[in-house]
This record gives sequence, C-alpha cells and structure tokens, in this order.
Amino acid sequence: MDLTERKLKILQAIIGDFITTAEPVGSRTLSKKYDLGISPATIRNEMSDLEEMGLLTHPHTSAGRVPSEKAYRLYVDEIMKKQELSKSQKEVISKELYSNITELDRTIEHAAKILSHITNLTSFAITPRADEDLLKAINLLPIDEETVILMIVAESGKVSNMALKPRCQFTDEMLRILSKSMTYNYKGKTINQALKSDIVQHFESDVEAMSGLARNIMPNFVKTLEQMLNVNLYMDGLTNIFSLPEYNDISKARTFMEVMNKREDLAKKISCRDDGVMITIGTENEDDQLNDCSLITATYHIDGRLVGKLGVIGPTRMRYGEITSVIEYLTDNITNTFKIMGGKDDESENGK
Amino acid sequence: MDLTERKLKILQAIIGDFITTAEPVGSRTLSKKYDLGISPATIRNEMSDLEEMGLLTHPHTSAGRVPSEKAYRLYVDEIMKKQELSKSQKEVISKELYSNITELDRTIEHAAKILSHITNLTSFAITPRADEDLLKAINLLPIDEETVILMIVAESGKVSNMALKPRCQFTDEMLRILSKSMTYNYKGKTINQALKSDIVQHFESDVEAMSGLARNIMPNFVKTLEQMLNVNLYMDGLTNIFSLPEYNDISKARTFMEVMNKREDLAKKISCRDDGVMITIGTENEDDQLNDCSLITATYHIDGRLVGKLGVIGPTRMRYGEITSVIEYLTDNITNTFKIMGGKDDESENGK
DNA sequence: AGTTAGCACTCAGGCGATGTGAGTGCTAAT
DNA sequence: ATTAGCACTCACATCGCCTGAGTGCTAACT
Repeated sequence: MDLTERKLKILQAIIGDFITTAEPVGSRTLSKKYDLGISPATIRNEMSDLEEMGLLTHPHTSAGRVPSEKAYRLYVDEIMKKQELSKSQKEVISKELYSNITELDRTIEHAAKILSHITNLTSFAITPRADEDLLKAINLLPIDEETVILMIVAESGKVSNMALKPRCQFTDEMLRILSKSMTYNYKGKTINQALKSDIVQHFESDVEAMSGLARNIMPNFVKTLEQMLNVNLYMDGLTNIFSLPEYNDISKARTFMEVMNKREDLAKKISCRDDGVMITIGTENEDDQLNDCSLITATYHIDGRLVGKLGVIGPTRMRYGEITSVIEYLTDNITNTFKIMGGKDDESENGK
Repeated sequence: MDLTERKLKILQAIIGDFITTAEPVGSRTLSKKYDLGISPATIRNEMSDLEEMGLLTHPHTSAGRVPSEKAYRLYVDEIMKKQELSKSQKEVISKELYSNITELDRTIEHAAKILSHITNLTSFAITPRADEDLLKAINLLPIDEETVILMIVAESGKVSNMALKPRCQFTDEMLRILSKSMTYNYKGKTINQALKSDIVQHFESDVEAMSGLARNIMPNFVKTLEQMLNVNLYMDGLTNIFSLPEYNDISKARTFMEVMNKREDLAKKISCRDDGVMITIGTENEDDQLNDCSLITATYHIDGRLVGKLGVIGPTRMRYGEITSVIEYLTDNITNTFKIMGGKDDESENGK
C-alpha cells in the first residue's frame, strides 16, 4: 500500500494529538480538531489502511487509534521538521546555562537541570570520559615519614590524587626524581595510551632503593589513572514522570525508578551511544525495562577532544521535535563554552 | 486513667501486629492470634480505654485499631527492649561490611546498601563533616607558566585541591616559600579554626611580589578549605518503598521521592540530628512532607574526631527495635574499623 | 471510483444497588 | 470484673446497567 500525502497528513495529526493528550484519537475528534477537509468516514478508511501498514494500533475495538513505534520512527526520520527554537526560548536557555558556569561538572549538572525543567521529563548528563585527555604533570609529595601523595594533572585541568603509604624507605630526593621521570615519560600522552603501556613493568631502575619505591608506587599510579576515567552521571526531574498518565500505574513507576537507580548500568548504556543526536524508541532499547520508553541523547565536546552526553528519557509519546532541538541547542552551547573558555581563570576540578 | 500491665500488653500486641500486617487490628483477631487469656469483649473495653488515652486511633467506626504516634513514642521509649542481634545476623553484617573496606566513602556507601537490604527500607548515610579534621600539609605546585595547583592534606587522609591561574607572575621559589609558610601557619589546626582565622587578611608580606601572589591565592585557599567540608550523601533502597502498602498511593510515592531527591536539604536535615541513636516519629519531623514517616539515625566516628551519620527512613509503622539494633551494630562496626585502621596501607581519598 | 451519511455494533468506564464481613459499642448475664 | 450476645456501622467487592466514544460496513451521492 502506498503512503499517500493524505495518509501522512492524517498520521501526523494522530501523532501530534496523541503526544499532547495521551488518549487514543478517533476519527470524529480528528476531523473536528484538524482541518483536513474530509469526513470522519473517510478518515476511518484511511486509518484502517494505516493500521494495516503497521503504523497505528488499536487498544480495543471501540477505542481510537494510537501511533505504533514504527509510526514514531517514521515521524522522527521523515516527518519531523527540525524546528528552530524561538529566539526567546534560546535566550532563556543560554541565560540559564551561563548563569552558572564555574566548573565543568557543575555546568553539566546544571544543564541536566535546565533540560528536565524545559521538557518536563527526566534528564541525565554524563561528564566526559577522560580517555583522550592529555597528561600534564605527575607529582609525588612527601607528607610525613610514611605518607606520600601521588597527584596527576591532566591538560583539561582535571586533577586526581591518592594518598599512599609505601612499604619501603624513601627520601624527598627519591620522590622528586621519580616524579620527574614519570612526568617525562607520560607528559603529552593520553590517559589511554599511558594505561596501555605496561606501566608496572616499565620502571626498572639501576638504583636498588629507587626500583623498590617505583614498584611500590606504580600499581597505585595505574589505579589513580583509572580513577581519572570515572565519569559522573547527573540526573534531574526524576519525579516528573509521576505527572505522566503512563506512570499512573505504580508498578510502571517502580520499574522506571529501578532502572534510573542502577546508575552504573545507566551510565554505561548512555556512554555507548552513538555520536551526535540519537533517538531510540521503545523496543529499540535493548533493555526490556525500557521497552516503553524513548531516549534522546546528544553529545557535547570539551576542547574538541573529550566527549560527554546529555539527554532525556520518557514515554514513547514525547515531543521528539521540540526536545531534540532543545538538546541540540544545549549541547552546542556547552561545546562552544568549553572551546572558548579553555584558559578561563578559576577553573577547578577536584576532590568533592 | 492508668496504663495497667494488661493494657500495655494489649497495646504491644496491637503495635506488633500492625507493624507486620499494616492492617487495623480488631479485638477478635487479637485474642485469637495472641494468647492474652481474655475475651474479645474485654479487649474491646481495654482498647476503648487506650483510645481515650490517645494511644490508639480508629480509621472509621467499623475498623480495627491503629497505634497512634504517641503509642509508637511510648513503644520506642519504654516498651521496646533493646534486642541483641543474633550471632548469625551479626556475622552476616560484619562479613558484608568488611568485605569491602577500601576507602571511607566506599565503606559508608556500602553500609547504606547493607542497611537497606536488611531493613527493606530506604537507607542513607552521610560522610563525616571535616570540621574537626586537622590540617597536615598545604602545597602549591607549579604546573605550567600560568597554572598552579593548590593542594590541602588533612590528618584523616582527605585531600582537596584546586587548579589556579594567578593573575600575577610567580616563580617556583615563591610558591615553595608560600607553601611552607602556609603549612607552618595552619598545620595542626582544624579546618574550622583555619576558616575562622582571617585568612585573606593574614598574609601581608614585606616582599611586594610575594604579597601579590598571596592575595591572589588566599581566596582560593578559603574556597578549597570550604570544599573539604562538603559531605557526601549516599542512599540505597529508594524503590523499596514501592513494596509497602502505604505507598500504593502514587501521590504518596511521589512526595517521598521528591523529598529524597532534594539531596542538599536532606543532608542538612540529617546532619543536624543529635548524637547517638535518634528516632523521630511522624509529625516529630518538622518537615511536613515527612509527617507520615519515621527516621532512625545513628552516628559513627572516625578517629574519635569526625562524625558521620547513618540511618533509615520509612513509614511510621516500622520495626523500631530490630532496625535500631542493626543501625547501632553497623555504626559501632564502622567506628571500630576506623579506629583500628588509622594507619592502614593503601588508604585513599580523592578526586572522584 | 472516491467520498460520505447512516446505522448497527463494541466496549471501557462510571454509577448505583446490593451483599458481605470485619469490626465496634452496649447491655445483661455470669 | 468479665464475657456472651446482639444490633449497628461502614469499607469494599461485585453485579448489572447505562453512556458515549469509537469502529466497520453498506448504500447512496458526486
């Protein structure tokens, strides 16, 4: 069967209506509300065709039609026009975002907040994984007779440290030499590269004592590097879903909360998503628990090198067009901000 | 009216029954289930008295009785025997707790997890506020021509740092001197004391350049110290409440989630609580949204100096006795662990 | 041939009547 | 002082009924 112009128009109307009302939409309502220039009966015939094509479903005989996942997919891929945000909308978003730029993490957290407020859905954002961040300096600082602090600084300004108690004697001199040597070895490399090189094996010094210290410290160097790869996941608007009719069912709400509480899983899932804007609808999500949700995510970039993600989750019935525009606008803003800002004063990144 | 032995027994039975079933308990059920040696009619008379005394309420005429807040208060204060945990229970808890001791934060997070699993309620834990932690070392490290890292180390092993870009020229030598001077000034003082002393004013050097650098750095020193006071709040078992009949009502569940999502408020609220085990029941919580919840919290100590909190939140109908014992056992264990551990190898505390 | 009016049919959801059972409170007998 | 007995209450479940929004089909219209 052919998807005529008219069928498309009807489908679009149905999707639009269902997205706002969450009620199955019938032929009469449709012909009244939208000026399609055809009678309910004709609409019914067309609807019947659309159903045959798998684009509409029927909760029960005497109910109106509901768009299928396939319909949403079609809508997202073909029909949905990329709607520019209005100037005032843009202004509000920018203003909100820029009102609170201190540190990357705070900015990302804030972006998630803005997003959930605008969309009335649950939003999430993950900070960039530092894989490609360049190492800048490595320091070993004596604190007392038995304690040393290992500190790693990356190009982006990220700092990670660990307090160590080496099991062997050490002098300030030894620490200085080892710091220098490590910095010399790893400066300019990405964290990934550093981790791939066989760090623990690497340091075999001629000087007996030195080699002992190095052996003691290297495993912790690896640990600290790995720590730098940790990402933070921020969420906001978790309770927004309680306003949605699809979550009136307590068990649905529960499932949703359970998914959102498995933060590590969620972070991993989101990290894996493609670059750019990505939309998954219902069963397109591999996770069974998300089978009646849709996700929209987009990527932002820090210094053109580090990549983070931002997005929303909600029922399959969502304003794909609008939301996509908002997310894109937000990520673009973040990317731009952290391109220009590069050397902003007062930038910080550190222990909670 | 007098609270006779028998009345107390009946009250206890009602509380016990209601806590497990969540259903109003009637006289017949009571006389059948519990061997009180008196007939339902007598129980009814006693119940009527208890109601007059404000210890029981009546959802409606033809329903059984429900314990009032006052009854729970009485129960908690007077009736509830401090029930020792069984040996096997203790073992399970200890084993679980010790299975995962790496770093203070992880341990506390894990303790919250254990607590929610055992109680089937929502648990929370906050890491100690570092007010009384002693400063140990302050370092300023040159990273590149314009970047300096300020690092503060405390006695407990906690490290906090910030990347700065001073607006003035500096040399390695200057940084070293300033570090030494700051360490000399603040070492051994608590963070609180340090913050109270007028840090910004303090550094007035004779050397012009030095004084400029100091003026540049001191505000950030304050910021970093303040950052060290931040506590982390961990929660677990948020979705447990969905299994409780009192949260079948979606709006109740929503309110609960909203409260738990205001993390800063929650952390503040919990931090303020008294030392030791503290139980607040229903309207004893100032927060309106918690008026049908009870909270049990207890404190743990790190090095006898730092104080953190651990607790659960649930409906007023909860197993106060059991839960209190579990929480106490957990906090005691944590306190002991971090007394002995003091100088454990591999201890760490750092950026994310 | 496509469109539309008309009509019979379907079915979820709301509403009222009814019945049931767990509970109470009171009174009189033990 | 305790208990048996009894009338009374009331939430809750169940049933049948009605309503209204919706469909699908057919026959008439353009």
